[in-house]
Parts: sequence; C-alpha cells; structure tokens
Amino acid sequence: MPKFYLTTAIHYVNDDPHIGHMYENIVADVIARHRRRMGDDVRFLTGTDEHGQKIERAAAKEGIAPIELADRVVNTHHELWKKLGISHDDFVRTTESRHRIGVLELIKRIQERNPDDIYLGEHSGWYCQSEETFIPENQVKDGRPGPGASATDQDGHKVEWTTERNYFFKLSRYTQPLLDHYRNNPGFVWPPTRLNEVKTFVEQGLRDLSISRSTVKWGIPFPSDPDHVIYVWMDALTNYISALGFGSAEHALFDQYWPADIHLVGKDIVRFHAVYWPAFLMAAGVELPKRVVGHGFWLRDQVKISKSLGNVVRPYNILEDFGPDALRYYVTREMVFGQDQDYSDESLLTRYNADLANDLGNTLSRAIKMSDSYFGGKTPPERCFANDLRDKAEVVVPQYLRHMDELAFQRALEAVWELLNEINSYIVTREPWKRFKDRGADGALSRILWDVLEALRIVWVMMAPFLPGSTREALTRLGADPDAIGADALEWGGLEADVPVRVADPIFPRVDVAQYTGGNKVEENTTPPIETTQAAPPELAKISIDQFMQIELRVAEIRAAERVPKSKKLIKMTVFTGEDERTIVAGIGTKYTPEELTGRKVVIVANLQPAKLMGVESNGMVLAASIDGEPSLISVDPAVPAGTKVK
RNA sequence: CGCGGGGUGGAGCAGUCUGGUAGCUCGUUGGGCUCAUAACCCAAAGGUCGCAGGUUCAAAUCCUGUCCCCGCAACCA
Repeated sequence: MPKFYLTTAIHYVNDDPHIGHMYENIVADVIARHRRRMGDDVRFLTGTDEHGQKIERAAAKEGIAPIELADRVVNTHHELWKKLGISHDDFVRTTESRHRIGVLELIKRIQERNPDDIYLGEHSGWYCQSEETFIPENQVKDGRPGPGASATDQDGHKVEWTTERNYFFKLSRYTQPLLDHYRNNPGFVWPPTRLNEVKTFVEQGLRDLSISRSTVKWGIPFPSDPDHVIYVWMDALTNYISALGFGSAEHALFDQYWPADIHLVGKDIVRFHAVYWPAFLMAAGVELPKRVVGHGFWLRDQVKISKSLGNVVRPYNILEDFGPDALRYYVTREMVFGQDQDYSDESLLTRYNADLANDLGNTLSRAIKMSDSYFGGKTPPERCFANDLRDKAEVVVPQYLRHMDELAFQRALEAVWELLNEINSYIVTREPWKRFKDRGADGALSRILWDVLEALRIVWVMMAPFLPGSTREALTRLGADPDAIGADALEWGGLEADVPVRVADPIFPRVDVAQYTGGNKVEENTTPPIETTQAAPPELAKISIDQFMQIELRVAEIRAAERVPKSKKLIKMTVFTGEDERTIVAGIGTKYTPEELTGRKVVIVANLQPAKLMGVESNGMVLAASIDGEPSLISVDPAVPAGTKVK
C-alpha cells in the first residue's frame, strides 16, 4: 500500500483561526480523505506554532504563562477542526517534548555532518527595548542603519541599532544545491509560478540565516548555549519530522512516512518551505520532501484579509447554521486552487442554494421519493447496465479522478455536476411519474429509476472527500453502504435492487438569503467576533511650555510642488520659510494636487530632524489635520508673511 | 526600469502553458413539467476577451508597446 504523508502549515497561536486556516485544513482534509479511500496509507499532520516573542508578550499582557495562552488557543483549534470534520492523524505542538527532541536532533545532525554550517556570528538590526525584540526594517520609520543609530518604529517606540551575537546557518552554501534540486525536480514547488519566484529569489544569492535569539526567552534553548533560543524557522519547520518521532527512539513513523508527499502552505510561506527547509535537510543529510504546494488567499472585497484592517473572516455562524459541509464545499468549489479568491457570505449562500440544495440535495430527494412511493419503500427490483447515465458516469469519473490528482478541486466538482445535471435531465425526459400513472411499476420504470439512483450513488461517492458527513447520510438513504466510498464504489452497478430506501427531511434545506442577511447574522460576521482589543492610543504626557517652545512652528509659503515619482501619496515641496528655501516631503498626495498647493501658505515644523522618504530628504513637516487618514492642511490667512512664528 | 497577480456578456469567474466555432455559476426573458427543497428541464437575449500594433491561413491564447486595478516592497516627519 503506497504511503502518503501530507502536512499543513502549523498555525500560530496568537489568535483564533480564520477562514485562511480553515481553508488550508479543509483542502488538506479533502486530499487526505481522497487518498485514503483510493487505498493509500495516509498520514495527515496539522498543528500549532507556539513559540516566540508575540506569544510571550500576549500572555504577559493577560498575566498568564505563555503555555496557558497556547493551551487555550489550541483548544479552539481542536474544537474547530472537529466541527469541520478534519481527519488529521496527528496534531503537533512546537511546545511538545517530541518536537524539542526533533529540533535538537536536526541541529545535531547538521553539526556532525557539516560542522561549519552552524556558527556564532553577529546579527544587527533595529532593537526595541520596550518590546524586547528586533523590529523588521520596514517597520522602522526613520533613521539609517548603522552603529549607534536610533529611530522609532511604527508604534512610536524608540528603537536602537543593535548588534547581537547569534547562531547562524550557512544558507549561502546551499544556493547552488537548491538550484540544482529545482532543476531536477520541476514539480518540487506548485504552482509553477511560485517555483519561478523561489528560483529568482535563490538566484540572487542567499544570505546566511540567523537561527537563534538571546533576546527571546519563549522557545527551545539552543544546545550547549541556553542563553539563546532557537529562532522561528529552524524551530517551526522541523515539526514535519519531529511529529514522526525524528530523533527519538521511536522513529517508526519517520521511517514509514518521511519524506512528505505534500507540504500544503499559504503562498506567502512557500519560500521558507522551498528554500530554508530543504537546505536544513540537505545539511543534516535527511531526504527532502517531494512537493511544496502553495495555495492562494481568501480576500474580502478584493482586499487581503488582515487583522489591522479589521476584515478578518471567521464564518463561525455559517458553520453553526449550515454545518461543516456547506463551508467545505464552498471553499473548494469557489476557489481556483492556487489563486486568490474573494470571500462573502452571500456568495457562499448562493452556492449553497444553487448547488447543494437545488442540485445535489433536491435530486436525491426526488429520486428517493419516487422509488419509495412506486416500489414500496425500496430500490427498484430490476437493475440496468446499459443506458445514458452509465455512459455519462464512465466519462465523468475518470475526469474527476484526474482533476483530484491535479488538486484541481474546482474542476473535479464541475465534473460531478455534469453527471448530476444529466441525471435531472434524464428524469425529466423519462417522466417516471407519468409512466407510473399510465403503466404502473413495470420493468421499464424499475430500470429507469434504478439508473437514477445508481448514478446518484456514484455522484455522492465522488463527493465523499468534500462532504463526508452528508455523504454517509445520502448513501444510507439510497440504500447503499455508507462506508463503500473506495475506488470500486465509483464503478457502475454498486447499488442493490430491492433494498430499503429512506425518505427524510432535506439534507441541505434551502435558505432565504435575503432573510438570512436581514437577520443580521451576516453583518455580525463582518466584524470579527473574537478580535483582540484595539491597542488604545498611547497616553500623551503633559509637557511644559518650555518643551512646547522647543518646537519651531512657522508660516511658510509653498513655492513649488511636485509628486515624488513612483510614490502613492508623497508630494515634494519647495517652501520659503522667511529665511531659506527648503524641501519638505509630505504624504498629502491623495488629497492635494501639486498645482493647488503652489503658492499656498502653510504652517510647518521648521526644526524637525531631516528624514529621507523614497530617497528624497525632507527638512520639516507640514501641519495638517487628519480625518481618517485624509489630510487637511492647516490654513493660514494669506496676508501673514512667510517666516512668521506660530505659537 | 523593485517583485507578483489581474482586466473575458449585468455580477462573480473558467479558458491563456499545448492558437482553430468564447464556456460556467448567478441574474434576466419566454416556454415546459408537477416526482422533488418556490425545486427541476428546454430555449432565448446579452461579450469587438482593457487598448494599439505584430506573427499566423487562424489570436482571449504567442510577440511588442501601452493604460488601468490589486497584493508585497518602498514613502503618511
């Protein structure tokens, strides 16, 4: 029996899961269920990433230990996966001892095989004392990197250019081996466009990777140097093997399942899985995973979902009201796998009504109802092996299987619907109700209805990975074995004659979309139900008049203005301050044009430290009121001459 | 010349790699059916496939140029 090892990314426990996490696990689950029923020995792993500064800080804020916070969020993960019917075989947490063992083993093997690959070096960056962490370059507002430099980050905290001694992984050494690997294994990254991105990234040359932090405490202590903890990727990526017992005495699972057949991850972290991870494994002499698959993102109104925008989608209410299968179907049917897709409750409900209620569910109801009333609560007594529906099924099933193998779930489902539409059309043209009225339950009617039921059985078997719960129910109603969903169940002739069927309430009752929206439930969903409290604006300390007087405010005249090329909202102005002409850059281009600015009098901060914006040096700041980010310049009586002090 | 994705009937999207009658869902219009969940079936209207060139017997698809939108990156002193 071929083995199939499939993983999702491990989810960070700083927040409850959202549609993106759900999507990833649903897709993985569909793949796992499909492989399983096709006869593979499947191992499906998901889990959580629980280390790092963010967790430590979030826990401290609540006055609890990091592990307590992690435990709590992990519980919501467990509950959600259970509700969604995710059939993972294992759930790994990076705080587990088996994971620590695996990570330490990986490092040990690297050190043994390639002693130079891990070395103590220096890492420099913007360090924020109050947050006790390094701030990414792009979040630092001003200041140039260099010894002794300081600046502020986006939250207004002071950051200092700091140099820290860290352990490094010699990633640079793996540039060529990685490129060779990509060339020899073009399927290593899917979709191909992601492979191109990765290649381009690697071709530019790789820098060594910092793999430890002495400024972070919540993590796995670095071997032989417990002042350091292992940092992010070296820790997180290793879950894929630590969960299999890598490095422990019980490594049977590792021997059996590694290498992974698919690492399913979001497109944003494909790079780490396709560059860092294989490099670590090469260094340690461990076999590389077969394939990294990057899926797209769910968007909201064409915009990426993010916590800061407050447009996080957590369709928990949909899940409650319509069950897991509605959501599972929607995300797999609506998204072209690999691409981004817009989420909305409305489109989900439309899909639900049109596809699940009207087509899939209703066709089942009408067919079973007829069989029930014409053949005394049973499937028809006479079966049929030569008809249009069988022909159609034998075209559709191979297509479906091919699309499933290609992870083209949308197309696989479209194929199913081709057969389903054929069934409805078949029913209408054969008019079984009329036949029954005219001739009673004769052999012809028996064969027609049996065809319909048998085709429906195959339809549902194809749906099994997508709608596991509903499929069991549907097969039971059809008089079929709910567990018979394997490869042979996709062949014509599986349904027995003259066995009881079951008439019952609709599996997917229609929903009145307008009513549902009007019920305000959808509205509730647009605001994240579990959003963490917005950071309150920092309280400003009172300052003395002397301190205020240190700010030099002046009236200035804008003599020239132009947009900064390539910038979105920056305008570069030449202003006359009464003493000199200088350049000021301001982010007001969304509201003002250079033309209307020229000649205008404004209030500026004249003694502000210079800063470089998009390469242009700005010497001062133009005062403006800000309404929801929209600037409105402070206006000055045109009669006031430039250079006049403001206080 | 920063990186990437996209512009296809009213809406949302496939199709582009591997040129060959432009397809799906929703919506609209007309008809049919009454077994079924106000469902189902048939038919129709509706697109110069962002724009301009080029290659070709043939271009949504390949090439060149160009405009617009969205992410990432870079800028709200």
